[in-house]
This record gives sequence, structure tokens and C-alpha cells, in this order.
Amino acid sequence: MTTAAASSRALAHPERDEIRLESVLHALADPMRLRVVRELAAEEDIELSCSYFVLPVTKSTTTHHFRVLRESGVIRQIYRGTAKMSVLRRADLDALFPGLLDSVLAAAARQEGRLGDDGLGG
Amino acid sequence: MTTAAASSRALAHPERDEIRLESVLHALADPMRLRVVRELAAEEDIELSCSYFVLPVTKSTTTHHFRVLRESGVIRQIYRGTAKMSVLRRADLDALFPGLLDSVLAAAARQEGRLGDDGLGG
DNA sequence: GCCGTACTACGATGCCTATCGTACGAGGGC
DNA sequence: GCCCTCGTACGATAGGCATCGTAGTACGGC
Repeated sequence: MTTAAASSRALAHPERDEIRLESVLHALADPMRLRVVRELAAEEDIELSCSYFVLPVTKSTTTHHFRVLRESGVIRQIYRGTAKMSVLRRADLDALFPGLLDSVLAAAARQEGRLGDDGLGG
Repeated sequence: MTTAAASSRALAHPERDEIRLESVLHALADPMRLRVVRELAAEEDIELSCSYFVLPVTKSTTTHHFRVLRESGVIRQIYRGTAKMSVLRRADLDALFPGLLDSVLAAAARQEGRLGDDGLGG
């Protein structure tokens, strides 16, 4: 392989054309997951480990949320050693649903300002 | 009253500033409700009765979905005689979350074309 | 006043899901 | 090899929710 090899453990992802709008909206409708997506969007194209995110839930719940995000096609996950890195699938989402991700991110930012609750624990 | 009077029965709606992004996304994440919203958007600013919508579920389930849409702030409902009319709260949604509704509608239309499933029962 | 239509309220059901705790597996550092 | 860290798997639990059916309410027409 030319790129840095991921661990042998593989993870199932939907192909671009398997991503469903309803699943994406459902994934984004949860506050914990929206928060993760916002943090990932803030670090555009940078792989972040699950442990980077400090969420007010246990590790098993965090694992659950990351799986929902991955299986809905919102993020891509790769094992790197003991860490599991996550990136937003922005290119796929923008191609399928132009403007959707941006308007959701903008809406979340507006609402954060409006309510004075930042939704980002870090 | 100057405008056509609605029935005496009142319905609870969230004020504009009470509308939460997560609730809106949740409301839109259901196929049945997304379908309703798309039909309402297609008849911009026109009040449609619940019975206008031919959904593959019973009337009580339909009532449930309309309530979710209303309580999340996506639609406004008014009684007119025995009928209950619904309209999209486009102005409120556009003011709170600019571009969100349009990108969701566009995404739904794109997905419809992509999958060959129109999501609108006629 | 009576009936039909439009929608609601309520209870039941079965599924999905957000959460937890504990026990386990995979990799890296020593 | 041993242990620590990161994350998973599994089971349990509790609540939410999409669905239904039935019984009931509001309103308009006759």
C-alpha cells in the first residue's frame, strides 16, 4: 500500500450510493452525534480518535454513537494501532446532498449562539 | 376578525425561538413525515387538510406524524370547520436555519431521482 | 335533532435506541 | 511476555416511538 496502512481490522461502511437521507438526518438528530459531527467538521479532513471526544456518556455509549454515524455514512472510521480514527465523509455527503451538511452545521452554530449553549464540551 | 376565522379549537405550537434543530432533524428523519413536508413544500403557502395526504398508514398514525411535525415547529396547523389545515413554517425555519429546509428538500428530490422511488404516493 | 365526515384520544404492541456495566480483544511500550 | 490503553461485544434496562384499533368529539349539512 502507498498510504499509511490501517490496522488489519476492517470496518463496514456504506458505499456513497447506499447512503440514505433519512439515515443521515436520523444520525444528525441526536445531540451527542451532532456534537461529534461539529467537532469533526471543525477539524476538516483530520482524523480524530474516539478518545479525542470528551462526551458526557460512557465509552460503550460513545462506541454506539460512532457506529450509528459510520453506518449511516456520515463518517469514515479506520483503525490505526489501538486508536480508531474518524473523519467526516464530506465529499460523499456534498455530492449526494449538496449544501445539506453545511446548512446543518450553520444551523447548529446559529442555535448555539442563540441559546448560549455551545454543545461542544472541549 | 379580518381573516377567515379558525375554529375555536386551538393547537399548541412552539414559538419561533423555541424551535430546536435536533427536533426538526428528528421530524424530517421519518420517511412518512418527510413525504408530508415535501408535499407541503410543493404547494407553497397553501393550507392542506390532513385528508389531502394519502399515506400508507392509518388515520391515527397520520395524526401522530402531524403532531410531531407541529410540535417540532416544522408545520403550523389550524382548524377550519371539521378539517385541520397544515402549512409549512417556511419563514420561521428559513429565519432560524437558513438553507436547511431547501437543502433537505433538494436532497430528498435528488435521492428520489437516484433511487427511482418517488416517495410521493400521488 | 340526526347523521356523516374529519380528526383525536387512549390503550396496546412491538421495535428501536440511548444508556450503562462488565468482560473481553488488539496493539504498543517496556 | 506483561501490562496498559483503546475500543468492542454483550446483556440488561428503560424509555421512546411508529403502528394499530376502537371509541369518542367537533363541526357542517339536512
